[in-house]
Amino acid sequence: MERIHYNIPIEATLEVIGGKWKALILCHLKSGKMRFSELQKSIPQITKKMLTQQLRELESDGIINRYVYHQIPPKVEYSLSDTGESLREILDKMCAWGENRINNQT
Amino acid sequence: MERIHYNIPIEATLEVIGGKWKALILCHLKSGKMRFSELQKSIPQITKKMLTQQLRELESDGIINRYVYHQIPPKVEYSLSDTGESLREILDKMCAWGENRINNQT
DNA sequence: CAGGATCCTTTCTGATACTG
DNA sequence: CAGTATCAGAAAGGATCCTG
Repeated sequence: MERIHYNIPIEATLEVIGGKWKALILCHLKSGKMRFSELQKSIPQITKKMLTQQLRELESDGIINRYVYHQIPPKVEYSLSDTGESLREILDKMCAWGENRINNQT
Repeated sequence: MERIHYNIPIEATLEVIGGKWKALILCHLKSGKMRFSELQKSIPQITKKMLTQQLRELESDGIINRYVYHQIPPKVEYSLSDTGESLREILDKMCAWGENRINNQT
């Protein structure tokens, strides 16, 4: 296994939650498990393809869990893993900061 | 002035510090003002062009200040603005999380 | 419902050369 | 030193169609 070198630790964080969608997805999952279609509704700008892709990456980075109910029609639920939970504080603060910025806009 | 609508406040945050470079740049500026060339040295993967572009955007979003010393050769210093300072907690936590992740890697 | 596959467009990034 | 300008390639994103 190759050990990646980072000049500064935030790079390791950005590798996991960086990009256009990941923090947003995680922010929605903060409130509990969600189905694929619920995520889609909550983030109308994202396409299925992108959502699938981002969820796969988050899963393989160990940030979220994926539960598949083997039924027809299929049902898949996503939720924060323990590692994902450890991001909660950051996500909360990012949300709070954004809220503040929106309200203080002139 | 158009008021942008966000489905969830973190979008406003991501608009400002999202992307590949911005959080990283801000993380470096946490420790104090830096010159353009110092930033370049600290973030060797970024090109001049990208650095310039990202700094311009951060400036126009009111996150950083840009001081130009009118001398030859030129000298330009960047630092967190007050608004930028309000991101410090988030940046610190992102760094801490990354550090943790690096150390807990098997 | 939750996707996978394909094709296509757009945006982002980087390399290089040049400038006040 | 701190940029700009130009060009080309890579990556991201979207539309559409298909499937268990």
